[in-house]
Amino acid sequence: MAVNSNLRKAHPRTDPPVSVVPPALQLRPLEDSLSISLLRAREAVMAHFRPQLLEQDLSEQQWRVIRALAESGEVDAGTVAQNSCIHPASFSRILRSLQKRKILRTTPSRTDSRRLLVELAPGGRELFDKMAPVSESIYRRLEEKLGRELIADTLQMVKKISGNLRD
Amino acid sequence: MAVNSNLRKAHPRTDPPVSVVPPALQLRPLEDSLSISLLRAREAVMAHFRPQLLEQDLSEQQWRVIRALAESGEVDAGTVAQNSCIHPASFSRILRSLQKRKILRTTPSRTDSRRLLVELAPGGRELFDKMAPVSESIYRRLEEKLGRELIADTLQMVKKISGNLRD
DNA sequence: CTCATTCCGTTAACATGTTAAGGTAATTGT
DNA sequence: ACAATTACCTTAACATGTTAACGGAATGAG
Repeated sequence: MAVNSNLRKAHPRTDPPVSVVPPALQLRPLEDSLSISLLRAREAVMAHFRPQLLEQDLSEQQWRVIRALAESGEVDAGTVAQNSCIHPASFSRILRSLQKRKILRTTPSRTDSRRLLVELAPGGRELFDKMAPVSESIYRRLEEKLGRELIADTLQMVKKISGNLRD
Repeated sequence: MAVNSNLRKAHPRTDPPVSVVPPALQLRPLEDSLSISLLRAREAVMAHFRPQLLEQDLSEQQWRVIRALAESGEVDAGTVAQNSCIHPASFSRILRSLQKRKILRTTPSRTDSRRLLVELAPGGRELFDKMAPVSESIYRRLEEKLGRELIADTLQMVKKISGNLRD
């Protein structure tokens, strides 16, 4: 535990505080905070995709759900939430709104009545098919700007981080 | 990871669609999406800091604001928002709530009445001094788990990404 | 000087993030 | 069989993310 190496208790009232560090404790600068740097990078990347999403009146999260379902096919709600990196409570609301828009479709599981199976409705598949190529082209522009190697290396590292912390 | 090995599309009952690509367009798998991978990594990292924040009844964003001000001293609202990676509209609300809690303090600028100068109030400095060492210790535990090198390399790369896209 | 423009911060409105609590269904232990 | 536990999803409540619009204050062009 002993984390506090900054407990330089001032000498009790005797000496000139020549080497006394001012009371303002320091913390790793924001620049070097891993979580914040990841946030900034994600924000910088997403900025390039927002116009397309706005055009289709989709939020980032809704698009993640659509992509996840296009990739997985029909799966239960909890799995979609996990795959699309959305909190189950949030997903519950997103599910309702995308269902109203005929983008998703649900079926209660016959083998386990707790589970709710979710899949893309025809309209959702159509939307995905329309957006996927545009999304890919934006991604390719990013690759040109950043370099394929930087992206690949970053991907590998952040995946390693997620993986190593999953326990 | 997900357990989806159940994507065994049935044969379409007519001909072997040997070279025919099905109408379902493909998109880079979620696993390889840069923005999502960054999101997952950030989530994995932040999970380790949440207990401390919860203990002090601070949100991630509020803590970012406090850190930014501890680092910068008194600056205008817009700069704090940018430094702490928070939308100006969100910052406006956070400012109000942290002011109520005597953590922040504001002064209208005398040279430009549009600007609002923000700084840590004594209570905010106290809170920062209490939390900083704990935060550092959590960070060091992460370093042990992930390796100092992986963190440093990742930091360098995501910074490069943010930098290269800032134009 | 006047007017249009730009800048800074705020507010509104809606979607999402986050925690907690609840309801129903499956599972476990006895 | 029964009760306790766990699992899946939903809802509620509040904070934040995001876009748009607004109002006051500086700036710039005429």
